[in-house]
Amino acid sequence: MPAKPFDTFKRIFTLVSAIPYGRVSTYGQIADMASIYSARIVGFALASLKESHGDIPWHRVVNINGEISPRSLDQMLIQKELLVSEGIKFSKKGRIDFSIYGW
DNA sequence: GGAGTGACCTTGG
DNA sequence: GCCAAGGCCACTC
Repeated sequence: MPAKPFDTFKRIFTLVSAIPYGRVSTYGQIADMASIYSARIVGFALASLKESHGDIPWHRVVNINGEISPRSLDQMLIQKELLVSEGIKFSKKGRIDFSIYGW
């Protein structure tokens, strides 16, 4: 695939931006669609995401368990708040049902 | 150019 | 079903 490392982030951002409203995706799924070799890169890309990229719904990306990655407590709460505001319901254990909300 | 780091995934107990 | 450990690759310093 392209030798430009920057395209990796760009592809990730493009895919994340393509997630429909009220749907969620996983790091692994994003990584697979973006032809990334490791899901960690997706997490790293989102970690590098800045507030200036307000158009990117980073909160719609969760781990394979359907749960929010506890990068920081504040971000986790914000992410959950945003997902709930989009109509996404969490299970009793704080997980998202991918059979319903999966991309 | 090498070492450290990270918002993960998979496997085994 | 849950918890712990290893391995993966790209980015930053």
